[in-house]
Amino acid sequence: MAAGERRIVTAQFFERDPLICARELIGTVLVWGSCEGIVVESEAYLSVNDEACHTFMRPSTRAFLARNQAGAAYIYLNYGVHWMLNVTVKGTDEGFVLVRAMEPIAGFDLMEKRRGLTGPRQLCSGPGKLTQAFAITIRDHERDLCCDPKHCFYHTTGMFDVVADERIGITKAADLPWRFTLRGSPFVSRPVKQKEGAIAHPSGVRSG
DNA sequence: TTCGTGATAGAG
DNA sequence: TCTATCACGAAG
Repeated sequence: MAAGERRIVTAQFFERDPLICARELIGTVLVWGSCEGIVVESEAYLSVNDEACHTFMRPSTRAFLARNQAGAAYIYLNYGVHWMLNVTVKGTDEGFVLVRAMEPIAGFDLMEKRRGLTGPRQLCSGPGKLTQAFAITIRDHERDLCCDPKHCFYHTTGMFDVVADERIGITKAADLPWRFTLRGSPFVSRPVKQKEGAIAHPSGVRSG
């Protein structure tokens, strides 16, 4: 990729397993109108054998997955307050990638205004925070995130050291290491849980 | 630590 | 209808 060139993350990217997509989404840039941020935290949810995934309990989510393509936005309201941004994944395994935190890189004034605070650290350091900063709502539900250059992910150059960790804020299947963060990033929603004696593998749970 | 908030689903 | 359950965030 030439310097300065921007390459959209295509639907093909999301036609792989959710774990792979979640890990490789770290380091991409989400562009949303005039706002941009580097994805530093994500989580994978599988449509089968994952009790924490909405498909486990919600027929409406199973219907959503059936009628939408890979790369479609799955957005819902949590706790009556916060919008959550997920990307539909359809590989051998199907599911979603939850975008949990970003390092903001453009549109600071707008984001600070929407969030009602100043300073970059807390603008997008959580799934509810980033949707507020980017003004992502239910209007964007089912949006194709792989075609509009103003509402998509972009690849970036460089290597990203990714840590696999347990998912946050769930009660079911909470032990699975399906949360991915950019190692050492101060923009994540919560610090990586360090298990005593554990050796974090830099490339996550799979080598692919 | 506690509490607001509303969509969704399942029970009665 | 009613109730439980949340992939959260801010205040205290």
